[in-house]
Amino acid sequence: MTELASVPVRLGSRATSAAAPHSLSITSADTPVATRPTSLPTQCSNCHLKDLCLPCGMEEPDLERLDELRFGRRRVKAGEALYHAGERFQFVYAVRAGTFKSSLALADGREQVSGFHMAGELMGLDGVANGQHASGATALEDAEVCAIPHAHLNDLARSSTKMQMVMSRLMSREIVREHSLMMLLGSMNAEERLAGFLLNLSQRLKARGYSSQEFHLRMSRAEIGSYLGMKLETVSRTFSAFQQQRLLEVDKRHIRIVDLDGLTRVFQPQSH
Amino acid sequence: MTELASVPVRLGSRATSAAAPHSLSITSADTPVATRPTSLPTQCSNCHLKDLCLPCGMEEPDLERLDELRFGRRRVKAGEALYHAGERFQFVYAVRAGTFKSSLALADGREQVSGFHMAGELMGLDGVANGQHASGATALEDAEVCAIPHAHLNDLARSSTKMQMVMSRLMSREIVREHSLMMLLGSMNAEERLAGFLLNLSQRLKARGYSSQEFHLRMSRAEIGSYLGMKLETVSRTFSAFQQQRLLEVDKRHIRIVDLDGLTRVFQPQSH
DNA sequence: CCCCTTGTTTGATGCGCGTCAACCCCGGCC
DNA sequence: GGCCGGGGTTGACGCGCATCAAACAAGGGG
Repeated sequence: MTELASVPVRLGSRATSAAAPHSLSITSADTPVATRPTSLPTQCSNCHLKDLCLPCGMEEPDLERLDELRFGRRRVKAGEALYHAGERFQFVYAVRAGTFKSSLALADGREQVSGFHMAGELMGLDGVANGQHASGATALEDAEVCAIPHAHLNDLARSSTKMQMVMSRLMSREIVREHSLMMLLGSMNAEERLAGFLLNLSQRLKARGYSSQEFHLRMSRAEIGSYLGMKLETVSRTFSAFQQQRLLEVDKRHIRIVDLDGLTRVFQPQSH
Repeated sequence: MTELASVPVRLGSRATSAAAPHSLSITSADTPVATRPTSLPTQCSNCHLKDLCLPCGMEEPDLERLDELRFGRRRVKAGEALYHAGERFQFVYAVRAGTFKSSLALADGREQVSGFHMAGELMGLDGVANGQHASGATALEDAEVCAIPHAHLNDLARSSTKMQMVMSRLMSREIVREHSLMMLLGSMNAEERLAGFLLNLSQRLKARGYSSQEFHLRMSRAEIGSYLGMKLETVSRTFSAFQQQRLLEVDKRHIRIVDLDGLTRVFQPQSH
């Protein structure tokens, strides 16, 4: 019912104008928002993100089962928190539009960014462990998410083998993702880290139909630094260094990758 | 059927040939051993590790279901690999005895240790994502594991709500664990890192009934360093510094925590 | 037994990155 | 318009840790 949604309008075009807020819009422009978790029977099988998001890898019979999931959407303005660390865990969130950072706070007040999330990516899976969110999520620009009740997800997984596989695969993927970040933090220098970060971003943007060579960073130097385990000044200096080495063109948050191979070589220095 | 099992017989001997394909068998207790994973119907409900391991948190009705799992054990000698990064993922391993490290290799040959695992802890969950192990596991001392076929685990999860919860919780716990390591790597100095490492070790040993104040390190300085993102010389120096500060007594790999509060304070420096 | 290897400690030195600070740009607001 | 605050860049300087090197202990094999 209400086949609103669907229309994966224009999204593509925006790839260029990296600055444009890919915030609002998206589907149902007409909902009389104001409510928090807007209750639209959103359907995964029609979603334009279905190849990136939860349904990724599912085929028709199972895919339809996914539509049994009833969940709402929620808009989050730039700078607002979607959830906080320590909050009760109830929902897994799928990013529909916009970008998020997830972060945890150290005892002494410092903040550590543990990830950036874009369209089609899931957030909150670290809450399963203890029933409360281990990290918080904050929108870096106006954003929208699907708020999927974790209990429903479990029900569904129980009834569908494929669904169960998908879920555990998603969690495992998160583990692998963190592995590579650990490697980066544990054994790479500033240039390697930033190169790795940019290459990763570039790939993810490409997978979403945006340009992989030219894009707009949604996060500040300080946030990048926190994520990569370095200070914002070092991030800035490393950007400048890359520019001097003709690997990038940088203008504030606008990035153009000039020499992809070169950047890859910085990230993975050949041995011997 | 065929309760032969139990007898944790000798097959230890064979563990040596790490290269051996741990492919075949599992289950069917009657296999004319000589095959790798020895087929003993090990039962979770009787295991002395049941409060730490897979069954953790499960009550009687569900706990019995767990015994439907048929899996073999496998011995691994010190220094041998249980599995390698890139190998096909088939089993989840539970440590019965001994200690393991898991690690991944960088392109240029460097190694990054991503975790240490002791009795009751699971290894290999990062393989679910892509069907192959993302990291390898190596025994730091003679060890024994249960090799649990991942497919069986999935079957069981489908039939038992509780089991499903336990599995996803275990994976989530792994995510959370890596979170805290990321924090450590991303925003702490050498003393904070080593203090955090020791406190973590101390807690886990305590949970297993060992002394939390005095223990023997199973890993080398180099492995600790790799795990914590610092060089072995720095690890050694930091140990010496802690000794001078009367926080520890160190003799090679033998550690005695003299001032637990002090060590905790190093780990979590007060703000302001 | 000696030799060789592996792990550990400790010192000397230097570099990478953190720290502190100045300055610019830009957007928002009175 | 001027003011202000946040984000970014750049320079000067110093500390923390890596690097290189030497020496020692322990264990294993001939």
